[in-house]
Amino acid sequence: MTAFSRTPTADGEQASATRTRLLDVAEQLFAERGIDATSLRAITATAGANLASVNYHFGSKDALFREVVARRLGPINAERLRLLEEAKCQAADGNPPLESVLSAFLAPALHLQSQRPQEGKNIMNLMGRLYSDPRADELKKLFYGEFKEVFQRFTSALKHAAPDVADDEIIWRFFFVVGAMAHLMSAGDVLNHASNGLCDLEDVEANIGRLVAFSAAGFRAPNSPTS
Amino acid sequence: MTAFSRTPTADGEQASATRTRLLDVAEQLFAERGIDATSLRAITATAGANLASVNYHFGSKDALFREVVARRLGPINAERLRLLEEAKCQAADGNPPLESVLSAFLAPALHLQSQRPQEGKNIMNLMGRLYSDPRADELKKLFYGEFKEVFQRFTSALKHAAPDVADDEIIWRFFFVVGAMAHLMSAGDVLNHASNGLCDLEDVEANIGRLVAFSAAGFRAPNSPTS
DNA sequence: ATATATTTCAAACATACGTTTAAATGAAAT
DNA sequence: ATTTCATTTAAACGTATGTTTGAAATATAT
Repeated sequence: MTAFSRTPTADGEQASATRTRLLDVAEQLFAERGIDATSLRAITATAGANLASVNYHFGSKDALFREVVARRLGPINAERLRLLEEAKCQAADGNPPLESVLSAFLAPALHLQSQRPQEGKNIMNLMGRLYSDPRADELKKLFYGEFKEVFQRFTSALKHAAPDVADDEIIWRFFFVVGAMAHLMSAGDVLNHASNGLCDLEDVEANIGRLVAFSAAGFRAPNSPTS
Repeated sequence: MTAFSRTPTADGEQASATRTRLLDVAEQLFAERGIDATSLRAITATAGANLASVNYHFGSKDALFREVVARRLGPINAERLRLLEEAKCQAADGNPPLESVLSAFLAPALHLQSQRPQEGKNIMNLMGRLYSDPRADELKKLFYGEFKEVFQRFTSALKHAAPDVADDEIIWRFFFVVGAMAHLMSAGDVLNHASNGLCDLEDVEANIGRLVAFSAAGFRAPNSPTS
């Protein structure tokens, strides 16, 4: 055990300095250029580490990528569940309104942007892209494994918040909200261009408010006749 | 001119048999595995063509990809504009309701799925991913060049259909709709898994109806206080 | 101080890729 | 039949990639 050269991590593992540096750099480059377009040589050079360091610390490029994702995904989903519980406590009957439920889901992901000026956007972009990435099954497992509990808990809360909406329609609409969120995360910058600067992305809280208002109204739509 | 061995195309160019075969196969493999993960060798082998055929007919892999995209994008956007005009004619004052405008935008893209059983889904998946693909600028130009007129015309129609919504809010909400659509296109299959089969993706018209109803209700939300 | 892990390093490896080339093949026109 | 042009083919080229290796360096523990 090298107890002093390594710093503890959430899951009890240890992380050396170069290890976390590799994670940081890889995250940034994956986000900017895409995963395939980012070589290990680019990562290690930027991180000031040796080419072999990635394989030493992570085993493979793919494993590095999975760890990059997992490092962000866990905390976001944990925060989502925490905020949902918080909203339940504040609600009189334990059933928070649609806006609170949706905000608990959306805010933790969209707050990625505000953590750091430019890097945050890139990270958010990367996470948003995961939803439609045709990558190996192992990533999908990781992604949806982490997501499963969140999905079930929020689906349940949404049902209580919108009791008139049919069960399958709840899931459909939740899916639409996730899509709008992922799009905002991964392609939000084009909104700035397309609107000639009219739409400002800097005010994260305002963005969340807009998406919450839009989504809540969508959830309150009457059931479509076919369902 | 080899007038008989080539069949005419919309833009006046000619297309040999292997050329279109390469386009079809490339589209399918790009969609299934991702663009970088699809080699020219895989494409040409599946198409029963020689490895050099892609560079002969298209010049490069990148040019092939651009042509794969352009071949689908043009007709979809043309159909969007056509349906919008049709809706305007049917409206009494030339201002069709939100539902008609949104349906004109969403239906042509989502109908990709119904053209062919499995391939349609893959193509839709590929198109949905374009929005957040960090690929070369040339692709972005192509994509948003084709999209520009559609964006402006639909933004205008949405303003008339939702006169109480602020100008920037119109664009924001249009953006959310695009996100929900792209997500449905690129990740719709996970909806089937997540809902344990409760949500059925086969009925395309029903899917369009659901997304239109959700989006229209979202558009009718009151302006958020910050805007 | 010595021994023992852990980490770093330069170099090489094997491979898969997009692209190019020049000859062979085929069809259309003269 | 001969020429002309478009297409196909097999082979090779150059390069960038992820990974492995074994030695050097560094830190930790006895």
